[in-house]
Amino acid sequence: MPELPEVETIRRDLSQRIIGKSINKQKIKNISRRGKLLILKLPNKFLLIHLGMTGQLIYKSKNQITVGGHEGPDISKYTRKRWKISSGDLLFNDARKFGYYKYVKKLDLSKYGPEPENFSFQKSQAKIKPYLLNQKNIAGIGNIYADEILFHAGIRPTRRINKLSKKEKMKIKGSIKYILSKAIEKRGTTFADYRDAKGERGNYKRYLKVYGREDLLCKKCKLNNIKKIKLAGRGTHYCRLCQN
DNA sequence: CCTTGTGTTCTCCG
DNA sequence: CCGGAGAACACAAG
Repeated sequence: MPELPEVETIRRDLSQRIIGKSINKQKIKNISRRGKLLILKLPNKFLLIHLGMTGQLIYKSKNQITVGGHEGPDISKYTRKRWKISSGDLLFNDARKFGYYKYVKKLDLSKYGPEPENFSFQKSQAKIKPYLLNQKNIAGIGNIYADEILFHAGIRPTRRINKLSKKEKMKIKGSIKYILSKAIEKRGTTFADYRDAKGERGNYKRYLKVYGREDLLCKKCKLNNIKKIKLAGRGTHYCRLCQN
């Protein structure tokens, strides 16, 4: 599921390859990101792309496109949009159709909270995991990295913000930066659908410590199996010994 | 049945 | 009674 590290990986790849090129006869001025939203700046409008749960955004230089199935990263029945770029093609694939693209004249990013580097805790009684998933509180974290961040911080996902000590909040802030930057370094996590702008998988999956590891031995304490619960409707993984 | 990002609706509480 | 926070639900489709 494309979260901040995956979208940032795509942003960087695309920046290198299509800035200055033309899309719909308009030059791409730059490519930025807000949370999980990609923003292509054109001369008099913006192209916004959100990948949702299964979206892929793949750039192929001329004559590099191949036809594949849903594993195949190029053109398939899940290709929802094919933009002609002056030097190739930009493909938007999305099997489950949670993603979208749209053109806007004005950017309205008011529904997004701060990027992780500017994050600070607000007063809240919410549980920490749903709090981190709420894009108004902090932009870019999804289900995988929320679990990984809280494991790294040693905090249970069910803890309430107002019950966290100063020290615990500091720890969480550190873990947010640490986990997200590591994941960017490894070009994101591919669980099933995620591909980078070249159609390749991310490499962070093998560094996951809790997500997708239900009933497997905790990699830290090596004493306890990872527990999976449902929290705010989301699968939530943690270690009962390592997280308090 | 499960999965999740986001938007909407519901409920509770001060 | 109102406003807002937070929880619950709805959506899609493999």
